[in-house]
Amino acid sequence: MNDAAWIERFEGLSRLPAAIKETLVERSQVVTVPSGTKVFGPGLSPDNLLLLIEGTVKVSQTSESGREIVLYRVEAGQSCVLTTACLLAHEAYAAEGVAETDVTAVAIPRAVFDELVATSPQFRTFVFAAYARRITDLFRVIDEVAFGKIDVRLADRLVGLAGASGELEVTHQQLATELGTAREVVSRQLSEFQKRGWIRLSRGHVSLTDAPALERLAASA
Amino acid sequence: MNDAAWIERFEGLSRLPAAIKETLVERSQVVTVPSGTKVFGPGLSPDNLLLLIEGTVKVSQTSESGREIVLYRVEAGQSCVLTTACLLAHEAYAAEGVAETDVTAVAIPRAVFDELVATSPQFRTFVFAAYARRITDLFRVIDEVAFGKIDVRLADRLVGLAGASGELEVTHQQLATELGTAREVVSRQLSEFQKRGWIRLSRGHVSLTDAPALERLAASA
DNA sequence: GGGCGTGTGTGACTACATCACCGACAGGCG
DNA sequence: CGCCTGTCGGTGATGTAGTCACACACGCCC
Repeated sequence: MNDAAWIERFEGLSRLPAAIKETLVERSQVVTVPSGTKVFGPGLSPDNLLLLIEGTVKVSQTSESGREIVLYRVEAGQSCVLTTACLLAHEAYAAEGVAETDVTAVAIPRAVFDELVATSPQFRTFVFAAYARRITDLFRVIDEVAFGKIDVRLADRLVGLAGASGELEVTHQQLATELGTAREVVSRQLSEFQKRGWIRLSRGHVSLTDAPALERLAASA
Repeated sequence: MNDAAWIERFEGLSRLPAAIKETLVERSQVVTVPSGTKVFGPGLSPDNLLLLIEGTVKVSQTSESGREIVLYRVEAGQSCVLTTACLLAHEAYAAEGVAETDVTAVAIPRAVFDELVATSPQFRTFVFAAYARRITDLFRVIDEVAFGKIDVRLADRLVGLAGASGELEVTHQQLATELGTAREVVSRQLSEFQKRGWIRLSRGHVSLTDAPALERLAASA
């Protein structure tokens, strides 16, 4: 079988010189973890850089008070780079990453990561580009939390989380966590959306019946 | 004169091998910019990594709606690393950096930065440690904005911004920007602090008269 | 002294968060 | 089957923060 196939799925890695690709393929491992696994977090510092081949990892932060907010998601074709700073700087993150689906990923050991950063300009570009992306994600979160209205933010999440099917299995509490707000707020807002005929609610389930309307609201930042 | 003296002020750089230090000193420039200068921002992407020798740079973000929030400060002995991701990835940040005081800094050109990342493990550690630090700063901001009470946050800022003198020259609007909130909220909260005898207010000026009380409030996160 | 720009104070209102509940539903089990 | 239990969702009351629309105060410059 072709172990090297995964590398082509990463924009930014596919253009690496063949020799580097070989190093990468030889010295890294493909791992799979089931949905719900804690990939990293306080007290679980990763020894590897993960490149996701399949599935998504949800990265969230829990405050002292126990409330939680989703920071960003790592999707297939992306990497958990922010952990590398911790990885190399030996600092602990407050954030934690949980596999949201079954996940297949490539694990690049710390030493290999370090070596590749040293030897390959393209790999460096890949790493820093990934950083730039995550950091702008964080900036967006700050902006939304500080200045965004929740009806807009909620509509945005609903559209973002629902597949093309327009169906999603989430509790109100989970949606509240997405936005870093309280369940009651989400419940009331969902009722409002339902009253407008944009969604249909049932226990642990939301159906988008008028996605365009939600998108319009989401866009009216 | 000893151009290399600055390098010893950066924990993490002082331990670089002599040869690397020389490269750094030879190929970078010491620059000074006056207070108020926009160091980087939308439409002003930096070509250099800045290491601050003297002064502070305030990094803030302005939302579409025109509201602003301070993300973090770069102090003497620290570097503007987050811009390097942009620097190498050629991505534009939404954030902007403004010199808060007259600033003296070392400007390391992109090419030199890249080269040092490639050749020096210590420099890599320095860079990634700086990243880790900034990112945890951002996590803290998100946590505070999402879950923090403003009285606590305001008390924290007052203590943080005031020197040992306990005097600071700021308008209520500037404090509001620090926290990403509205001026009125700050004005009312300051009045409250004054009523409790913790501070004294005058136009464009705040005196901390009971810093310990503010610290206690700030700590009751 | 009369304008003028900036900074601050205030009241009324809306939005969101918090608190304290209660009822509704599903799954397991006697 | 009916009961128990844990999770999920609905609701009202209350508190805190953000918004809007002003009015006033101070300092500065003619």
